[in-house]
Amino acid sequence: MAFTFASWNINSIRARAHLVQEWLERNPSCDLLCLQEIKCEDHQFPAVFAEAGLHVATSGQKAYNGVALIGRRPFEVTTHNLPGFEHPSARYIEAKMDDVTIGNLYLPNGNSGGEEGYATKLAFFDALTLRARQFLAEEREFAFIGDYNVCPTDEDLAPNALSATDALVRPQTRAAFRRLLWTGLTDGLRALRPEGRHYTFWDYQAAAFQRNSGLRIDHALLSPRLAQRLTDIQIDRDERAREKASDHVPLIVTV
DNA sequence: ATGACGCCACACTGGCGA
Repeated sequence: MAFTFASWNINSIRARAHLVQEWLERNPSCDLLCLQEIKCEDHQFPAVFAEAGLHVATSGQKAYNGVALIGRRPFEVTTHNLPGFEHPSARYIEAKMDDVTIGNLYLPNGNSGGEEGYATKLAFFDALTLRARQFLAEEREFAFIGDYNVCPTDEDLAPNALSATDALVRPQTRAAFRRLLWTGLTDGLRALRPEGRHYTFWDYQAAAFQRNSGLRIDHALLSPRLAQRLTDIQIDRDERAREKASDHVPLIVTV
């Protein structure tokens, strides 16, 4: 039985609810959509999705961050925050659909707030890595999907798109990503496309999309059993060309 | 190529985050 789930940093759900509605109509096989940067409180999340019979769960806050799940089938929310990550920002929501646990995450960017802001990014990685170890010990079938704000290798960004000191590419950031990956997870995109540049984000500035000056920072990390089931992974690049587009595009995983 | 975007508030412009 095929299961399809997707990640999309939407950069304000209230500004782009229509884009999500249209995307869901064009992608009827997507069972669960994981959104990041909804930029609103729970009660402000657009009602159109629930009204259309979809299942919705949110972990929101005022103005910044915020994550949400939109399902075609019911799911059970297992937590509204990442255990062990004490910072008061809405960056994680996790649910079980059928027998698969999906952790939907929005990792701190790490370029603001000085060294303290960067430390928050590493703290999120530490907590997520602990949760991965716990799930692996339970032999649970799971995926951690979302905006990691990390370009794992030099092949995951356009040449000169970022400075070497940017928090998205710092060696310490990449080491934290590898520590998580090397607990035994699989980077879904690289499992099926081991080479080449495949971006999920293009900055609004400096005509980045037109120049294809992008980054691969949205990732789906899969548990061993889920990785074995992986049949397809797509980056919906066309979404970036739409009017009023988010700066990120959907990443779609089929197992 | 620094030419954008969305949010909020001491609000109609500027600061912040990304």
